[in-house]
Amino acid sequence: MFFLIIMYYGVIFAITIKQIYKKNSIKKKTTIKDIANVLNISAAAVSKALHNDPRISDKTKKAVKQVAENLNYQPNHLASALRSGKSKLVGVIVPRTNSNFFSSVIQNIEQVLNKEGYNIIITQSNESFKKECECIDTLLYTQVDGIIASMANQTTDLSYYEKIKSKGIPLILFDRGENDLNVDYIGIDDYNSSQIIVKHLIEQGCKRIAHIGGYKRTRIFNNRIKGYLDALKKHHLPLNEELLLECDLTIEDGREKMLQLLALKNRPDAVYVAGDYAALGALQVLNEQKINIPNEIALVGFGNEPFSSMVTPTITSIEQHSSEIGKQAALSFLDYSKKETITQTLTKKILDVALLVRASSDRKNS
Amino acid sequence: MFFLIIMYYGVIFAITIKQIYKKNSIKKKTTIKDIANVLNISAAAVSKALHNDPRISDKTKKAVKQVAENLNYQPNHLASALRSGKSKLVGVIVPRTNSNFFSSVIQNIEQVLNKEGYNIIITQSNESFKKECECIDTLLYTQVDGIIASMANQTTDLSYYEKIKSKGIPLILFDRGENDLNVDYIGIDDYNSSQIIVKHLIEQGCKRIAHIGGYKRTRIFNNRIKGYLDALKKHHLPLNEELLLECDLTIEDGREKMLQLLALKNRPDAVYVAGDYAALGALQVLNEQKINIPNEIALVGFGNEPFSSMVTPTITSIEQHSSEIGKQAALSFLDYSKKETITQTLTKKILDVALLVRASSDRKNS
DNA sequence: TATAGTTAGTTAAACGTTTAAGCAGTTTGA
DNA sequence: TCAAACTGCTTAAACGTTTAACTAACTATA
Repeated sequence: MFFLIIMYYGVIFAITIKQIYKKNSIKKKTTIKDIANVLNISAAAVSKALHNDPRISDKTKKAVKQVAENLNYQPNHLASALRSGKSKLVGVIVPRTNSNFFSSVIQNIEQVLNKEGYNIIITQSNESFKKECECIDTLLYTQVDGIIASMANQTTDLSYYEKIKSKGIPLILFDRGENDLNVDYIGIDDYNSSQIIVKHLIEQGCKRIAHIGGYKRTRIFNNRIKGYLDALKKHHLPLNEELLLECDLTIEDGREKMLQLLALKNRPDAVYVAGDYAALGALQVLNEQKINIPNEIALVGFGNEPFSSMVTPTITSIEQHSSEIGKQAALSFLDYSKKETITQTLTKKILDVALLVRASSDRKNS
Repeated sequence: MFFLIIMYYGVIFAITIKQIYKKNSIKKKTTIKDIANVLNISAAAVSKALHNDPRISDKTKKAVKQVAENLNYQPNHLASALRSGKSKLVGVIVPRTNSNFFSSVIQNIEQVLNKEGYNIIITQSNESFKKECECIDTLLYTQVDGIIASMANQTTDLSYYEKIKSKGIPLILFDRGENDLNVDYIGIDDYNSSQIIVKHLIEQGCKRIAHIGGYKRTRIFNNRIKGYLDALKKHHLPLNEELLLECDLTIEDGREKMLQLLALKNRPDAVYVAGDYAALGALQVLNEQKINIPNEIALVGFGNEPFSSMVTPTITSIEQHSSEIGKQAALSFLDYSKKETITQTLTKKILDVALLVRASSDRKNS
């Protein structure tokens, strides 16, 4: 055994301990042929026995399964998928996995699909259109039986998604979905969510409600903006252009846009931010400037990321029921995959949200 | 088109809009045979042309690639993997994806492996031994070329991991790795990390340093405990059994153990928590009880989860350089996969950490 | 000018399954 | 009693590639 320092860059310092050892003598993997040889029957009979085909006797089935067990037989997915034309794999494309929303959706997709014998391949677009195209190519290459995706912010060109459809592979979109594609979609009612938030803020006595939103080109953010504007109208509050801002909804964007709002001659008394990360940025600015939340300015976020209930003050937010979105997306796929008919139903599932009122907008308990 | 209310349970309310439309007439996927037919050459020639085999003329190569493009050819991974015995897929097993640490590791594994033509399949064990075994079976079934894993907390029986090794499939462990398995491992120096933390707290003037740790049976937590104890000894601080607690390091555990520490006749003046989630729980309790952080009790976490810099006060924590861990894990796999020799080197890479001093333990700036 | 070497392919088998079709031998039924 | 039906298999082809081995047609060499 010897020690070896292999690198030193920045703060990272690694020690590698190397040991020479014999590579395992790799046993050739057992196949159905091996099982067939042991029992002196045909490989086809083994295959059928393992699939509980009624045309095989119970006696033979038992024997096959016993031998399979003994030989540590592991079916070869590649071969069966190639032959049957079904890979039993479903591709998932998300902008990123490290948001609670997406990882929760993924977890639930997996749960539902695993029960039906499917496994999932997760790919990340990192909000980049180019990467998203690569993800789609990867998944098509892997011969997935279906794709469940939430589009990258950047994406406007849908030709890659059309490619999926044109190959006859079921495509289900969630959260960020484009209407024009005519595919199954699972999401929430963004328009209505905005209405709920604005109503809540008005009930708290707010009169000048600002909105830090996402870009209009993304449908969900556009809907939130529309809902915000219509709610103001409905409650006879004046619309004010300077109170409506668009950005990418990162923490930094939230800080920047909040500062912009604070610089106004006539400051808002409430800010509805279309994403929790940006809401956090806004909160940091408000805290730094010692502005009382919620009495001076009330704050509402969107998405109920875990940290929204961890920061001080806790941030009122919209819970999107990510687990249900995941479940429904998976169910949509299963629905689709079971049908063999020439016509297919297009399903759009819209789930209701829940407003979680927390300290950042709860004037009555502050 | 018709509207249909499909469910109503709890707060979730979904509307399904159904549309009947014609299923796409599924074009049969193009294969190399189709390309061969167009050009009147053999399928083998097409395959070679696509792989830039030197025995094929540039002219033919160009023609093949052109036709492939025109016919929208997508290679069939199942067939090539089956034939070549290499699936170009690498399995990843993590306890969960919704921690920043793991999702960052995954992202970097993916980045490195994608460049080499590999794709990854992510599976989650949810900290359950049973689920972990299922993950392994799934991955073996999918014929992955290698497995990169971080073990579930629960796991003590290593026979499933032995199964991977016995099939000759490269196995690389990170973060939570068992020494006895004799496989490549990437991790940090937990022992030293504890020493760094204790030293920092002593420099802040702390004299009664408590440790809310993970369970000793998990190697990394055991090492953190050992490091903590040895550091106390080294700085001539008395060891005190009541200041050393073990738990699962959830938020709730953190709350509970912090309350336990506060109930002591002789309270600690610093608490080092072996995980950020538990540290957050501890912080909540301290805030609720209006205990001054860091002057009355200083707090240090572990893992640098994003929220540790978002809460009030911000929590001092250990950055594990997750991106580097991911990169190194991927590189270890690539290293392994390239070698065909009968002997193999066993590599353990230990990365250094960084202590990020924040408000929760920074007495000088408070 | 025979021989070896190179070029640019072709042929056919193989990877491990699944599955349609076939076929003995037995059982059933009118 | 004999056709029909059933039982429990076997045979062989197929899924889409890759690849070892072969070949035909040139080209270079001695």
